[in-house]
Amino acid sequence: MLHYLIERRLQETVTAVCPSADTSQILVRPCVNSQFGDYQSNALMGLAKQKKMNPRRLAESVKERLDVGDYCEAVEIAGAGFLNFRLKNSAVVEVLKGACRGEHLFLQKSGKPRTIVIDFSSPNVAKPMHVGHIRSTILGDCLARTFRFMGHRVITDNHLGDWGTQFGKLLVGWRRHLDPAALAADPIGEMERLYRLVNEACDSEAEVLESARQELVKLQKGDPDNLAIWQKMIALSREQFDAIYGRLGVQFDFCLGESYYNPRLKSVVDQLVEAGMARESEGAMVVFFEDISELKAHPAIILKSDGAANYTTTDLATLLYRVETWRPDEIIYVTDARQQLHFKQVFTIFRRWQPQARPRLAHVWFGTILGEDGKPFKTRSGAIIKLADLLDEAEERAYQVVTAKNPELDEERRREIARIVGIGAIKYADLLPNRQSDYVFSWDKMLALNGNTAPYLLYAYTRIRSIFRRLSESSEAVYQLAEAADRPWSLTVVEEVVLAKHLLNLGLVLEAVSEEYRPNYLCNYLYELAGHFARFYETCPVLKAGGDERFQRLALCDLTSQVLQMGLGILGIETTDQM
RNA sequence: GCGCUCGUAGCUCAGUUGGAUAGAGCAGCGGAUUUCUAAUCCGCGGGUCGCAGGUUCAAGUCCUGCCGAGCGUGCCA
Repeated sequence: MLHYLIERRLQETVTAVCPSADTSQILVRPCVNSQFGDYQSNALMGLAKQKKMNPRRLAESVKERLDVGDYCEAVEIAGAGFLNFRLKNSAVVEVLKGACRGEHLFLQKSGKPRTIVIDFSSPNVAKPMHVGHIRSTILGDCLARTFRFMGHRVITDNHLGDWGTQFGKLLVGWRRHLDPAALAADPIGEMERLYRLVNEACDSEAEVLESARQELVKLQKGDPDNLAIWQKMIALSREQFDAIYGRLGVQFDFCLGESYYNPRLKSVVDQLVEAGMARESEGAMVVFFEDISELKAHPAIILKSDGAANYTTTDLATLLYRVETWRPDEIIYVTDARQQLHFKQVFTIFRRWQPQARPRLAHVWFGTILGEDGKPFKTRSGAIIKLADLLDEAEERAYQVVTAKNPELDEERRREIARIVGIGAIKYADLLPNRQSDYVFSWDKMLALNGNTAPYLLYAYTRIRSIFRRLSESSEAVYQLAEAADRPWSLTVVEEVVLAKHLLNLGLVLEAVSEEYRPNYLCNYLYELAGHFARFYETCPVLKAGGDERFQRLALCDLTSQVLQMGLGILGIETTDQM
């Protein structure tokens, strides 16, 4: 929190010294090495270069006029022109006391709330959700929580795959081979079976293929029977999707599938043709990008030679709808890396088609989940892993661990802990790596109790809760967080200071997460926080301390647990008081 | 062929405007416990950041070339 104030003062001072400087580049960051101080600014070296000034001399003149004495010890110039800031303990204590009084939790909400649409998850009707959907779902949900927490208006929209040629085959299967009992027991399993059955038959029997084509045409023309079956398939699929979203704690404001945009597709094609952006080529309507080297070799088809639109057209119609309906400042698509070319095409077409449209368009892409063999994650027999099975296994494995560690808890309690730990471990393992890299899925690593894992963070939280449980059981249960603000603080032990200062950086980290769409920054911040807490916990007795020191340490524990719980909450991970 | 992304410790991965001595965890070795939950903490060893050039006061980070991997590349999404 103090970093904002230092940064603002520094920017003001730089403006005074060098009025033409771009202060948005004048940033203050945590020191890479604590021996230099708490925060540093490297920006003066860049500015000096830009303005052809001597960097040391610029740093000197800025330092002379810079007044941060209420927050910092003397500012130091180091090396080629680094500015180093070391916080005053009194300033750190004041911020902590503000948090004790409930004035803030180490961050400021955005002064300029934006409307942000996030498109994520997007499973296909009549197919099970599988590992391929978890990154989009977990990452998208986490970004939605982050932006909401920062004070923005967020609209989440699940763009279901509820339309397409597969429904011809599904309709044939439904009409000829449906097993109602199987459908009742496991709707998606049965629909998947029907699809496979017909799909295979299509390869060998021309009649089946022809029937599928006819059923699809009937559906597209609005045949009531086929429409009813199609709607039934969607409803059944959504029930199963919702069960999984329920387990993951993921919610959507809207669930407007591809079919929702069917009535709008023709208009999109017509407009692009009228605007001269699309033309006929090899029987299809195509947009070319002659002037963009990256896309020159990759024209986009917006109308197939059979007269049907494809996903580029649907995405354009969807984009226009969102812009017109919600007037967002930003639209974020969370999909895997393989769709990069597609979104470059869609965004490029949209910019040309709707040059006045203002939203920032972001494709937030992520890498593949690999098995231990380095190939895309599958079962041993090579089958796709269903998300429901994956969650079951996570909970079961976590249950085994909890039972081994804490057999005296009753079973219901152990199941509840296992649910939180298991689901949390899956989510954390997914959010921890840089989203752009592929990562290797490992049960042992994500459920490990040491290292950068959900169980480690959750354990840190339970240790704090345990202190407060002891406190409430004791006769000295006189602690109130707000009261800690009225007592003198000393912060004499280095572990206390390090923990306290780390708490202050939460806002900085959340800003980085939202600017770059990278929750792994928050994961690492929380891991470091848990580590600082563990060292504090080892060296600083809390309940055994007395007087003001006891109050101060209880408050540090309290605030740390709040930040842990809130941070994990932003990652979509629940906490538990016991493990 | 072209395009995108990547190549960091034995393994799995971090690495915020280019910034100070490149960091974690695991694995290995050695310590700490009559515990506020040791599901923890501390210490040690381990690196030519794929290779070669270039830009810069400063490059894991930016540019060029090469080697290697994954993905994409006109009628799936």
